Amino acid sequence: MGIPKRQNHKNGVKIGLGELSLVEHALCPLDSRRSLSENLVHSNAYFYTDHNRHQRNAQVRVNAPLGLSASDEFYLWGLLALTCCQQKPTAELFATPHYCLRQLGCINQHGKRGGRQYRKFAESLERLSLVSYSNDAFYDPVRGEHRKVGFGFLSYSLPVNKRSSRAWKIAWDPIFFEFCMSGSQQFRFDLEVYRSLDCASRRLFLLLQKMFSKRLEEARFELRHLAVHVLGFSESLPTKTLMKKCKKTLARLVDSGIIKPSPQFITGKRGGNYRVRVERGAYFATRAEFRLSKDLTSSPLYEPLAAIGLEELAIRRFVRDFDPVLVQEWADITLAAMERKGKKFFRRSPQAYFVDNVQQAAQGNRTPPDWWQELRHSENREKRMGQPASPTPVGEIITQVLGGISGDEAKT
DNA sequence: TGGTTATCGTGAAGACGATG
DNA sequence: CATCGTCTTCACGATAACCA
Repeated sequence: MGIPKRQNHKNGVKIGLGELSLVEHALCPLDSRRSLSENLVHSNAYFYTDHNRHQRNAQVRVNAPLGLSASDEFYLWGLLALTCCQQKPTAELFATPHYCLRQLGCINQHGKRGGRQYRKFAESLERLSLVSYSNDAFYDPVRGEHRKVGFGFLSYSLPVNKRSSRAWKIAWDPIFFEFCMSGSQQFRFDLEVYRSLDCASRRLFLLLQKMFSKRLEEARFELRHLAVHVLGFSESLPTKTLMKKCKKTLARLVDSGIIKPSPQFITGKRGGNYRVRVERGAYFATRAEFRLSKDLTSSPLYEPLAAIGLEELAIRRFVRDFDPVLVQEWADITLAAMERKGKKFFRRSPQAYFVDNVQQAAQGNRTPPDWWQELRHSENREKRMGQPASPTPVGEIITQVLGGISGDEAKT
C-alpha cells in the first residue's frame, strides 16, 4: 500500500449524521423570506408514542436570532458526521473550511467552485451557532425516555484573517452531542443522496431514513401535518396546494429509490383528513451501512500539518500516535507563529518547532506559550464584539485591528 | 358572483462554465 | 485552486385569468 495521494475520489460514501427527534419536525419554514428574518421564533409540534403506546404531543420551539435557512441543515448534519468520523471523536471539530467543504462534497478539484461556498458556509455556521432549541418531549436514546430539553447546536471560533490556514474550531453543545452520538442508535444517512434533493425532500428523506431503518415497511402521515410540521411548507397555504407540493416531493423520493412508486400515495379523506402512505424503497436494501474512508486526507488534521510543512509520513505518525487535541493545539500555535511572527521566530524551522513541542507537550512538560493564549483571547473578544451588534459575515470582522500585531501576516 | 387555476415577481440557493 | 457571471429552481404572496 502506497502513500495516499491528496485526492477525494469516490471511494467511501459520504455520510451525514442526523438526530432522532430533530428529524421529526421542520426546524424552520422552507420559505427563506420567512426563515431568514432576524429573531425568528419557530414553534412546531409533532406526535410520538410513549412507552404505554399512548400518542402524545411534543412541543418544539426554535429561536434563531439571525434566522435559519432550510439549507443550513445540510451543514448541521454534515459537520456532525465529520466530527464523529474522526479517528478519536470528541465534541470538538478542528478543521479548515476547505477540508469541511471538500468532505461534504461542496467543492472538489474538478468541478471548480469557489468563494461563494465559503461564504455560505460561514454564514450558515453563524446562524446555527446562535440557535437555541427547546422541546418538551425530546427522545433521549441514552436513557430510553422522553425528556424536556433545551440546548444549542454548536459554537465556533475561527481565525479573523480569512487567508489564514489555521483550523476552525467547532464545539458541539454537550447535551446535543450526547444525543447524536449515542452508540448503536447513531443515525447515519447517505449525504450525497441528501444533497441531491431539495430542502423539502431532504427533510422527508431523513424522517423516512429513521423510520425505515427500524425495519418498518411503510409509513403513514396526515397530509397537512406532513406538509406543514414535518416539511415546513407554509401553514397559510390551502390543503390543495399542499397536496400538490407533497406529491412533487414524493415523486422526488421515488426517483431516488427512497420510496416505492405508487399510483396513489395520498388517499381520500378520512375524518376530514387526507392520509399519506409510503412504502420503503430499494434504497434501504442496498445502503444499510455507511462508512467514511480511512484515507489520511480524511483527517481534519491533515491540512494544518501539511501547511506547517510536514511530510505525509510524519503527518500519518502524528495523526496515529498523538492526542488529536494536542496535535491540533500545537498546529494552531505553529501556524499562528508563522502567520504573525514570521520565519525569524523559528530557530530552525516551523516543522522542527512543531515536532519538538508536541513531543514535549505529550510528556506533560510543555504548555502553550502566553502570546498564543493572549492572541486567542483577543480573537474571541473581537468575535464577541463583532457579533451581537451587527450580523457581519463572519470572515469579514475586523482584520485591521490585528494588523498592528505583526507586519508580515499577508504572506503564508 | 364566488371559487379555482395560472402566472408573475422576488430573493435564496444550486449547477456549471469561463477566467485568473 | 479561488472567484464570478449566468441560468435554473424553489417558495409563496399577489394578481390576473378562467369557469360555472
